[in-house]
Amino acid sequence: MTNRDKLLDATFIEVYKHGYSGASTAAILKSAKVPKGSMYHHFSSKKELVLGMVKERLIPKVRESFYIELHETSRAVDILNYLFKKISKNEMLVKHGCPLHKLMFEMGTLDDEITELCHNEFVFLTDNLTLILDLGKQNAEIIEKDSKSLAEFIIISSWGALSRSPNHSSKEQFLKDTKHIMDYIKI
Amino acid sequence: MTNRDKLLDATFIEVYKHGYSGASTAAILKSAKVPKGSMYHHFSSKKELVLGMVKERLIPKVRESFYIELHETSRAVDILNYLFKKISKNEMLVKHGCPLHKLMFEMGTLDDEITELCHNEFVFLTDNLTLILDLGKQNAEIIEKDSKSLAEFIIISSWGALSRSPNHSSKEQFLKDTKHIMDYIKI
DNA sequence: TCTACAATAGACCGACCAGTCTAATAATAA
DNA sequence: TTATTATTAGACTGGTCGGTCTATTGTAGA
Repeated sequence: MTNRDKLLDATFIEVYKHGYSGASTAAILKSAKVPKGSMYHHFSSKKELVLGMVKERLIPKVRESFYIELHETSRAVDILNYLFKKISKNEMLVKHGCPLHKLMFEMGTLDDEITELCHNEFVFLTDNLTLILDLGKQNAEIIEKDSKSLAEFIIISSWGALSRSPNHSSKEQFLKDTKHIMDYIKI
Repeated sequence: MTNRDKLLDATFIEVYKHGYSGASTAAILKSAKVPKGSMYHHFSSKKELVLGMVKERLIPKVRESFYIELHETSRAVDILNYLFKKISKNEMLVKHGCPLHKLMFEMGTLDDEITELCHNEFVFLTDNLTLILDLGKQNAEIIEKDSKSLAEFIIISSWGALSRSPNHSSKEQFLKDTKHIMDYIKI
């Protein structure tokens, strides 16, 4: 593994744990076992390092949990149940929330570029979910609502459900929350 | 206004804007126009200052938006519509999210005491909302669901709705999100 | 082999961090 | 008045911050 890869991995963990402000370059370098000169060779600043981490680590990871390829034969309700179940099995997500949501929330007041990058991914995820909901409406599985607004609501409320205090969040708790979403959207 | 009060006010703003890690004592002192010795006279550390701010500023402010006294004659649906409307009119909340949610989310990985204090307030708010929903069920205004779970879902998804990127959040957007909640819970 | 550039390595820098210290002043009680 | 305590005031400290600098090493082409 190259030093660049080690840096991106370590940055993901440090920023997820301590936030952007709380993540120090020293801690990232120590955890990655990479010298400082190497980091500033690959990235011009801490911000650029984090931008790279979002593009090459955070977004791919989030898609693993919140994105699913649509097939003509798919059933929308099945897809959603599958996604929620998969998310609920990811202990990291359940305990500490969606890393994209967490970073976007923190950076909202600190940096427009990082915030926008996160927001674009939110749009990508909702666009995908919108297609799934449209399919569900065609199949008469899902209530007749504006699909895009509904998709946004599902993601934003899932993120809310994942952002409870770590000591009081659990797989069961999350599934209870998403049950409300499913009860709402199913016909 | 005493220096202690000035400090708590400034701490609320700085922590809301920059998060706990990003809020420096120097910035707080400058904004409050209070010397350092005065701060460390009233509070033994930055953490104690923030704990005081949560108890004496953040929690009261959050209750203004998310808490409502219950009266026997109240209609649950009216109360919720009123609360959502009031929240939507608070530009600060709509743009930058619920400060309680934001702090709890950040501190989840950093400090148990602050996280717990925030979580306790989440419990307080849900307990209050649970009573309102119970009343709504009695009046046959609201679907038959576990009131506590429903109350938690309403608050957590409202917080999610408020935690969108500031450049893409608006009063209208928030009301669209909460419309889904209302459509779900109303009979 | 020589050349040129990419990457590694870490000492070093000024700025800023939370927190300490001592001194001065205001308020209160005897 | 005097003694005592609460509060204000800010200079100062050791450590950490993001970032710079120079030197060295690895690597690929001529």
